[in-house]
Amino acid sequence: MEWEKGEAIWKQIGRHLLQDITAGIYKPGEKLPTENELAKRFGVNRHTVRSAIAALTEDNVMRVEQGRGTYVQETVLNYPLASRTRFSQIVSGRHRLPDKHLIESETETASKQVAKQLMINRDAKVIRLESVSKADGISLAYSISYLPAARFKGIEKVFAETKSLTEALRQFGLNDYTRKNTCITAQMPDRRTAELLQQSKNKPVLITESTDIDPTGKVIQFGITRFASERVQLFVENEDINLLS
Amino acid sequence: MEWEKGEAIWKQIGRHLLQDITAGIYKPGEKLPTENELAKRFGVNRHTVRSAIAALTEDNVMRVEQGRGTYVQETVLNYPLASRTRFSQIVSGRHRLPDKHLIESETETASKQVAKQLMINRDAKVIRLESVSKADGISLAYSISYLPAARFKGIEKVFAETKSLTEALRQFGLNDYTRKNTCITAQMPDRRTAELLQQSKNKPVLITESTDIDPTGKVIQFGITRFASERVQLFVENEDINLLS
DNA sequence: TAGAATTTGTTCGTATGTATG
DNA sequence: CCATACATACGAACAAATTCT
Repeated sequence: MEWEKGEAIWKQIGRHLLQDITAGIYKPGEKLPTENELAKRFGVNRHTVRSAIAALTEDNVMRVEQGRGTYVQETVLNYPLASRTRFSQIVSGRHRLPDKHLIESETETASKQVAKQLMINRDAKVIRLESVSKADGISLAYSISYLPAARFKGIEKVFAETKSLTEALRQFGLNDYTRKNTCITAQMPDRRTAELLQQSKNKPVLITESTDIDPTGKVIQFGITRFASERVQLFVENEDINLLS
Repeated sequence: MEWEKGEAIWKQIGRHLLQDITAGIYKPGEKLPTENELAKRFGVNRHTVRSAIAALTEDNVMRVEQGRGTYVQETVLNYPLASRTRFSQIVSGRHRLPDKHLIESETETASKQVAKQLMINRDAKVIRLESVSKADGISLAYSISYLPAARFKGIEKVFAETKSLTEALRQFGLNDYTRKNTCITAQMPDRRTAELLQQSKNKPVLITESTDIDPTGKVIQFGITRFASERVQLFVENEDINLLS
């Protein structure tokens, strides 16, 4: 490797690595060669490579994990927690191909928690829908939805076909619904969740618990969604009521 | 142990355990005796104890971890992500004693990320404030705040005294400020973070990145806060614009 | 589960080139 | 020309985290 004079070697190395990434030689999430390997390949000291990596890390192009290696940063999906968040719109807005696949559905009696959230009786029936949301074939979220069976009997079939909760609800005469609130926690994934999200068992999942209401204010859905924390970040925009005061 | 007739024994055991917890015999986060131990103590079969535990788990009073044991569920603090969230108000509203302790402060040149968030030049100076928020002596959050040094020179001294960012800002003539947006991710804690949060290294932290603005819309603070995910959950209330339509 | 090997993180020291006054 | 400061580059050793055997 030969270096241009007048520009720091680490900057040239950084540009070289960036080109390799944009060219797809190193893909998002993939491991880069070790620092020693890169140093040997470029014929420079390890420190020099580290300078280049540090700059690219600062630019959020790559990510370094001690003891593991250096990885190409996955482009995270920014998931807004607004009142009308729709999965398919968010993903396709990023020019990515959305897919929400139903993996399980069951009609069962409501647990205490579900009954409370849906504001129905403890012994009422609910439909449980489990689905995995993907973008470009990469798992982003694993959702469990509960809907009152009395109102939405058979919705699992429509959901399985349309692969969209919004569309399924529309076919039940519900043209609009909004998010009422969202509660956010973080946990380590169990085995099943890690598998469904195609995620390391050592990385946490972001969990949201949320309820949706129809235009009359009636609760229509309670959902628990587990997001792959490597690939999704949640976003809250606080509307500026301040301008009025 | 003697049992009342007419009520299931597991319910009586459940009430007994609940009383022990509220009486403080078992404290939040503590490990309960093993199921076998409890069964012997109550003079019943292990399955009977398990029924009681299952009910209390459903009520979110305790939590069972396979292979580990049964633990008293930590009472989680519900942290609203509204535009005027103030730590001290949230905690004292729960009748808990808030404390926000400054652990480090430094004036430094802005990193690329900080400069972008604060909308200042890359070479401008910023004040970095690191603090740990506690309630009743229990760590809840570890925050790093960046403020433009040009506007808030010396604010670290005021903050150290008043232990409140709101109050410190007020002394700089800023009577009101609001949260603009919040970005939420989850990560495993590094050693320092785990220590500051008095948290297991194997449990994730909830991370929020947020910016605050003054009434004129100028960015005054960029903050990264790490919450102990065992003890805090975030909460978003979606105001119902729907009623208008 | 214990230890070796791998990989990144940190801190020394040394040397060179460049800009500034 | 000199003194100083700063960024760059290399080398060696050790610490810390992770993975593999």
